[in-house]
Amino acid sequence: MTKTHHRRPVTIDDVARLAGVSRQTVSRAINDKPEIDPQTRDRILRLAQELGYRPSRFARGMVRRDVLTLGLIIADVLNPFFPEVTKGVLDAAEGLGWQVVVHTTGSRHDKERAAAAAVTAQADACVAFLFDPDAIQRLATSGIPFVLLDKGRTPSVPGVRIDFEGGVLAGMAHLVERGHRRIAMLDDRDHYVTGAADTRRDMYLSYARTHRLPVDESWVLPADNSIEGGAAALDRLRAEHPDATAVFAYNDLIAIGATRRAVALDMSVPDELAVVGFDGLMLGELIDPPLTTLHIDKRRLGSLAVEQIAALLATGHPVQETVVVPQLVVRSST
Amino acid sequence: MTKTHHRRPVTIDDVARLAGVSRQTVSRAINDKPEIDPQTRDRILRLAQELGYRPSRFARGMVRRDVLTLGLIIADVLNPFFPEVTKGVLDAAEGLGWQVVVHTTGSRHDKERAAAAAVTAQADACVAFLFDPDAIQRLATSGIPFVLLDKGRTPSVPGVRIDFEGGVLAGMAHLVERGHRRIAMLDDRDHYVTGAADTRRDMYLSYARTHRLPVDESWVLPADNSIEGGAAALDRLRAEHPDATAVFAYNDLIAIGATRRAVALDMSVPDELAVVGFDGLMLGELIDPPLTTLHIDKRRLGSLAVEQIAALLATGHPVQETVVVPQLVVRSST
DNA sequence: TTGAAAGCGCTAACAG
DNA sequence: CTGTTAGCGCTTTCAA
Repeated sequence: MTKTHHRRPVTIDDVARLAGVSRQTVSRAINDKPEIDPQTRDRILRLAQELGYRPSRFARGMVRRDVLTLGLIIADVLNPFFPEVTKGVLDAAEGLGWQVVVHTTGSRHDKERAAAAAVTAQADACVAFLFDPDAIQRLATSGIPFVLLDKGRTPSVPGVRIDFEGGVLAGMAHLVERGHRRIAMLDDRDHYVTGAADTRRDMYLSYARTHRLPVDESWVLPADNSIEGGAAALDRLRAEHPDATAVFAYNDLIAIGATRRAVALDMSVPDELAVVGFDGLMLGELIDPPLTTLHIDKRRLGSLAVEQIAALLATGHPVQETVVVPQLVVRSST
Repeated sequence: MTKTHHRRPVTIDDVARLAGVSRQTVSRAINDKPEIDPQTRDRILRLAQELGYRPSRFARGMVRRDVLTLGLIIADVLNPFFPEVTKGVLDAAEGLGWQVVVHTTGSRHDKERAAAAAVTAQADACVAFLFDPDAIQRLATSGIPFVLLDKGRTPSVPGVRIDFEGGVLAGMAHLVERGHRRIAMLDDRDHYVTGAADTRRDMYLSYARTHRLPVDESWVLPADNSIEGGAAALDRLRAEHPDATAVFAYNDLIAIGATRRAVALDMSVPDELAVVGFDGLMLGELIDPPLTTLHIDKRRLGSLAVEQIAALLATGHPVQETVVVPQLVVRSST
């Protein structure tokens, strides 16, 4: 029985030598080229199999630049927002024959930088959700096509823009229409802390000012980006602004946490507290009461990003900016 | 302004030439080696940056086998089961400095084969959920470390085993304890159709036989692996076995669909119909009524798989089989 | 501290 | 149909 040495992998030359042919012939067999005798091909293939030969992707990559590797950087696979975007990215990438390497950051700046560095070194293009300016900068200047899906901010980097302005406007208008004035906002802590120019918080504040709502910045409460975070934020809201009648949440996860907490505290939703989310997660339809939200087509977001990469790759210039518009979906939480 | 030709990427030789040094010196600068004059290093680094030089990962890979690429094959990112496993895999992989390429198959055999082929060609190791025997075979004989997470079946491939036998037993016993005898099973259609030796269905049947439950194979209904699938299956169950008092579902998604449909039909859950799921998704806690389920530690599943790969890589031999045991979590659906 | 030579494993292009 | 030659872009010797 032919045992291979454990460490040194089998190369094309090994196969060639043992088959008594040139390495070129082995190459032809492996790559199923027509110009080869079917018999020798079979023989070589069998031998290669037997030896456990696998062509080195590096050596191949050097001579043929065919498979494209796309880096995808997201915050957290457990936040259902990201799997949906990922679905869009993976499907689009698969259609193009690209492979996708996924990195998660937990929204932590150090991990964002690490992911950016890894992608820069190992991928040919990148689609990312990123906060850290250094990480963004690094990718933007790395020379590889790069599309930011930063859910709102629009630096001088190509990306798919989500129309948060329109979304917040629609959500707030909906609440006001329902008679609410004392509307609080539960913001994502990460955005809150970095003081990033987050459109959702800004738009909330600006809407409140324009419409002379009786609220100020103290009505914006930071929440961990999770169901538990939303619940905790609701507790704080009850302590700090017990007279709030409605909540506009950074996203569905936070909204759901707040809703559940409110219900658990025997508050009636929407009568005593109305809640609006943002994202349109499937989750929102399943809970009780079902969540009113601004629905984003997340799969489309992902596939559009890949399309932009493809355009970037083909033309060298970003295509015209694409916008995804959130749709207000009214359910029973308002 | 120095413009690079659009197509031909900048190489280390380009940088060397323009810097007036040997390519070796550039290499030293890029890789931050000590044996280089700090001044020249800075100069080279600046120039490299300016030229947009990025070391080719292929050329690097040829001479240093450092970054390890792990292929992860899952069925569907949108099924919340998989993001959790993925989380475990990504975290463990990150800890080891590995990068992860993700493939999804939608449980379709052709896509499973394609994913297996892609991984074989492009990755150094693989963790996968796979049904198709060819795909499994291909990966198993590919020569790369391979761990199957097939959620139950145990071919002669290393993997983390989920103790489905124990899980089904616990779930069925729980229902019987609650007084149920006419218990139906909502099986995953993919398993059902392929007639794969799926432990859940088999164990259900065997349990029913042993305990002389008044059910037979017609009480196993196929369902699409989704909430809608569970709902549709419940409709069929109502038509075919209206006297069923309990449902044991293939997984939480199907269980949740069945539960919601039952509630929508004004059946009381658990009084008129008790439901047990399998997986322990977060989702199950959020719906009304909260779902009784067999909870699997999915993140652990993922991290254990990576550990097995690491062991395989280090020793060449699979470690002793690892088992993840589902825990019965009783909530209000039973 | 720097450079020259050699080679990683593979395929494209050209001979035969 | 098969073999030879060249070279992909990089790092690792080894010399200077």
